[in-house]
Parts: sequence; C-alpha cells; structure tokens
Amino acid sequence: MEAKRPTLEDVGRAAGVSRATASRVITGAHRVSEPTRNRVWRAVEQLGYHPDLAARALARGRNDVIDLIIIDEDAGQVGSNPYYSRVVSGILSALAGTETQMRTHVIDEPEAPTRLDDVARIVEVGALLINVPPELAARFSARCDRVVSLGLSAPHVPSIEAENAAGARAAVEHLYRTGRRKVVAVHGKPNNSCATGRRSGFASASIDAGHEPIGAEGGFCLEAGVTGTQQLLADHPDLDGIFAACDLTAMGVLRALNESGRRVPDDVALVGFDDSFLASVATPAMTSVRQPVEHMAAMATRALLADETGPSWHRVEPAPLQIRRSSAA
Amino acid sequence: MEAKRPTLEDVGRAAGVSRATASRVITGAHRVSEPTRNRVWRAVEQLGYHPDLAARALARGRNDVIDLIIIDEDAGQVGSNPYYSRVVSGILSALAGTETQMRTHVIDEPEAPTRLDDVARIVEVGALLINVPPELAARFSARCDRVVSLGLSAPHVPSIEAENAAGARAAVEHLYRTGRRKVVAVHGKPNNSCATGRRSGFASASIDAGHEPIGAEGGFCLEAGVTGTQQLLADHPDLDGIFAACDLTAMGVLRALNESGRRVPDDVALVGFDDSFLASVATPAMTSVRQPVEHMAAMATRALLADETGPSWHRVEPAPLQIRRSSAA
DNA sequence: CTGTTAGCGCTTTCAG
DNA sequence: CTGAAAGCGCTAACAG
Repeated sequence: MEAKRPTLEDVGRAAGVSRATASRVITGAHRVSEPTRNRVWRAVEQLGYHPDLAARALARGRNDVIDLIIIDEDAGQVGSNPYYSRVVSGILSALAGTETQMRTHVIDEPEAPTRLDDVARIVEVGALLINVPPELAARFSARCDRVVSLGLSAPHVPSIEAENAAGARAAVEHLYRTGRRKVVAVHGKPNNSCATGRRSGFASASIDAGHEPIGAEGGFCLEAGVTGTQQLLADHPDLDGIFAACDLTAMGVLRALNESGRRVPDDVALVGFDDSFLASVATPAMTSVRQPVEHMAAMATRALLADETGPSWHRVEPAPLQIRRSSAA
Repeated sequence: MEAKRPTLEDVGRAAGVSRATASRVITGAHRVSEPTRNRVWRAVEQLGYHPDLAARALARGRNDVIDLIIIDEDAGQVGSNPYYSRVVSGILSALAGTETQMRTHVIDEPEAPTRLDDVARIVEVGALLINVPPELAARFSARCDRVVSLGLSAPHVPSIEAENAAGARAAVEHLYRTGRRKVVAVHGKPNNSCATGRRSGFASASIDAGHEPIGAEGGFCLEAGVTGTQQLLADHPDLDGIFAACDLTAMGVLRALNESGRRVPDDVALVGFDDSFLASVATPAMTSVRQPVEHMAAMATRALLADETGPSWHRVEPAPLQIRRSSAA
C-alpha cells in the first residue's frame, strides 16, 4: 500500500539523466537542453513526483516558510477575532502557486518576549507581525530583518498599514455631509497605532466641520463600544452620529443605542472601521471604513518572498468608505 | 551578526560527548546516564540550541506537521467565516508545547479533487478535514489514513462532531418551555451532515411538543436567514420562535425580523447554533447551541498526534445551550 | 549542457 | 551506556 514516494533519483533514472540534472530542471535552472527538460518533466508526471520539502530545506539551508506571528492577550480568544482570519486568507492567497508554506504562531501576551526571541531565531523567508507592540517588534526586528508589521510599529520596523486617519476623516465628512449635526466617537486604546491614527483623523475632520471633537475612550472590543456609547449618550443626549474605532466596537455601539431606544440610522447614524464581515452581518448593515486586510497581508507576504523589505519599507494603503444602511440619511 | 545556529555537534563538543549521545538525550531516549544527560542539557541552554526541524524531518523520514485542509467555494472568503479561526485556535492549542507545526491549505471548490490528492500524498502526522464533502473525504482517506473530518463524513472516515440533533432538540424544547407557541426553523443545506442532524433534532422535538415541524430551506449564510425568514413570516405570520441552523443564518433571521417590524425577543424568540462570537455580538445577544469547535479541533489534533485514529474513530461532543437575551421569556 | 561529489543537521543501527 | 558511521532526499559547486 504505502508505496514509497519517488525520489529525484527515480525521476532521473526514468528520464535517463542524473539526479543533478533532474534537480536542475525542477528548480528551474535554465542550464538544461530543451529535450532533456521535457523528458524530465514527463518522468515527473508519470511518477507523480513531488519534492521532499524537508530535504530541500536542509540542502538549501533555508526552508520555504513564512511565519505568521500573533500576540493575543488570551491565545484561546484568537478564534473570535475576524481580523486574524482575514490575515491568514491574505497570506495564503499570496502563497498560492508557490512552494512556500505558512507557519502560525499564536503567542500569549505574558510569554511574548521569550517566545518572540525563539521564533526570531527560526524565521526563514520572513515573518509577519500581528498585534506585536512596537518595543517587542523593534526587538524582534533587531534579531531578524525579513519582517513586516501589520500596522505601524517602531520607526525602523518595516510595516504596512491602512490610511487610518484619512479613513476616519472620510467617515466623519460623510456623516456631516449627509445631514448629521453632532458626530462623536468611541476610540480605541491610546497605545494602538491604528487607533491613534483614526482618532486624529476624527479630530481634524470634526474641527474642519466646525465642531469640537467629542469622543470616549474605548478599545477594539464590544464592551468598549457599549460603555463608551452609554457615557456619550449621558453627556451628549443630542448626538446624532457615531464613529467607532472598529467594527467590533461599533457592534457595541449598536447594542447600546438599541438599549437606549434610539434607532439606527433614523435617530443616530453609525460608521465603523474595518469593513469586516461583521459590518455586513449587522442589523442594519453597517457603513464602515474598509481596511483592506487581506490585500495588506498579501502585499507584505509578497514583499517578504521577494526579499525587498528593509528598515525603510513602509506602505500605506487606501481605506475607502463602504456606505450601508447604518448611515442612511 | 548573523551567527550560525549551533548544531548538535556543537552541543556534543560543549558537553564532551558525541553528537549521537547529544541527540539521544534531546530526543528523550533514556539509554543515557544521569550525569551525561545533565551536561548535555546544560550545553543546550548555554548555546541556545534548537534542533533544525528540516534536518530532523529528513532523518526521521517524517515531518512533525499537522495539515489543516479547508475547502471553500471561494478561497478569498475564508476570512469571513468565524468557524475557521476557531478551528485554527483549537489545533494550535493542542500543538502548544509540541515541536509539531500546523500547515494550512485552503482549497478552491473546483480544484478540490486534484489538490486533495496532492495534499494526501504529503501528509505527515495527520490531516484535519474541514468542509470536505463525504465523497472527497472518502477518497482522501483511501489515500491517507491519519485523517479526521470535523463533522460527520463518509462511514469509514474518522470524524468528530457535535451533538447536532440533541443540541437542536434542546433549543426547541427551551423555546416551548419558556412559553412560545409556534417555533419554526431556517435549515441548512440538505447535503451538509451537521445541518441534517440539526434538522432532525428540530423535527423530532417539534413533534414531541405536539407540533408539526415547519421549516424553510436555507444554508449557513446570512442571505439564507433573511429569505428563509421572509418566507416563513409570509406563510406563518403567527410564528413566535425561530431556530436557525447556525449563527450566521441567525443573523439573517434577525435582520429579516427587524425589517418586518417584529422585536426580538418580545415578539419572536431566536436561537442560533454554534455559539460563535457572533452570538454574543448580536443585538440582542443571541441564545445559541454551543458547538465546541476549538475543543473538537484540539481533540482531533491530539488523536492524530497519538496516532490513535482509524476507520472506526468517531467522537460526538455535547452541544449545550447558551441562553441569552434573544430568547428571554 | 550534464555527471560527479560533497555535504545540509539529525537520527539510528551497529559495535564496543 | 556511548561512539562511529551510514544515510534521509536534495542542492550546489566543480569538473568535464
């Protein structure tokens, strides 16, 4: 049953050439004659040959693997964050057709420093950092270039992020343009670079619209949305538009609004950030600033594969507004 | 900078033993004397030695990798399904502390047959099948034992699933017990084993409660929930309880109810299935039958690691009801 | 253009 | 209990 997998030697024999030549055609080196190449490929087909990745890795001294590194307060919670699976999806799509694989490390917040050092040592093609705070990212990147942070990080850590400020600005402008009078915000944590970008975009757009920025401290979670909104409602009962730091927060806002008896969008318009599937699943469907997570993860992956990252590699991707019912005029 | 990683040879030298002995202590073979063992471990610490996985894989003839195989109608969509990330989370938690890694394959529906054959050939420790239809799973398992399907599959394919029927039954009983008079369902696709289990649980519980089972065909997606509910509402305006095949479907139900002007739970009570984070994020928070996805994925992973799967390996895990606001009396 | 020859770092008989 | 030696399957000089 368990027939042994064919090796390069077998392929060579079947094609009447040496193992080395077979290797050359398979790895795409072009120092091989047309007819030989054909014979080798035919043998490959025939035998159903697939290279042994471990052997190749050992011989090349490098394993074709991209490391995805996620820090989470509670590793068990990763399942409930739509962001992560979008990242995975993006990486995988960039890897499709490549021999390169993705390796996932989910690290508990407390053990992050140690584990990160361990992982830095074994990175091969490159690593994507998700939710790794700037200090740790800087430390990681000192041990291992070939790294990209999703979201702005420490200065010399290569990164790719969405236009957080511009996206938030667009959201606020949209709300005022469609007739809202008092737009407030539930922000993210102050130490999160994405959150601060959105916060400043909100602030400047508010000022430009002739309003003083009003916002509640929050976080990228449901509870923050709920309590933030309750407080805003108490302090500013006349608010009629809310910008939430992310979709999850926005779901909390939605709940608090519902519980306070206000209707969305009739009484209060709502805009989230991320445009994750939560936005389309919410009732009413939620207007949200689209963060092209899959695309950013794919870009980062491709940059890593092409080895074109470096301390000055930084990308900022557009974050267009997706308009849905929750902000209907 | 880029100091070469220490090898077993280095460790051996530092400990004053041969490479072979060093290997023995590290792999846990116990044919080594206490003092020698200690010296080797000390050398390991000191040098910060970590085994080269590729070399080990080559020497052992087996790579310590678990393959996660997901089929999706549209590989780009994987990012928007909370189920997948729960699976990943479960696998990773079972792998924590092991040298074993997880490898992810997302396969587009149309290329499934081919790609599946390719993957079956390279499976090492074992593979987890997600959303792989029975025929394909059977074919896969013919090429490679060491596989577990998440969700019931073809007869001889090892599988682990939740108590779908019992869970659905509990949901229906709960609704009638808390005073509802007419409980209907939005089902999943008839060719999905989880969906059919829930469907039959719904049916038998309805009958036991003295009602004829009423349900709409649907699917595990938002749209199915919306249209299914609209139809049910049209045919049975007096319904006051809905059981949805999964949380995503339930979100659709919620939307349709809202748009029809019914309030949840006052006019209609709603119960979903999965108890994914969607359930807690919905407004109102949703009662849902908990499918212990992380736990099931972890169990499957552990069984694969221990090599205790086989054609008759089947597990059924309890699916307890999580009661929340959407079904409040 | 192609074959020969060394290893990559580790595990695993086989002797001692 | 420990060392020596033979590969695992592949790539990469180095010759021809």
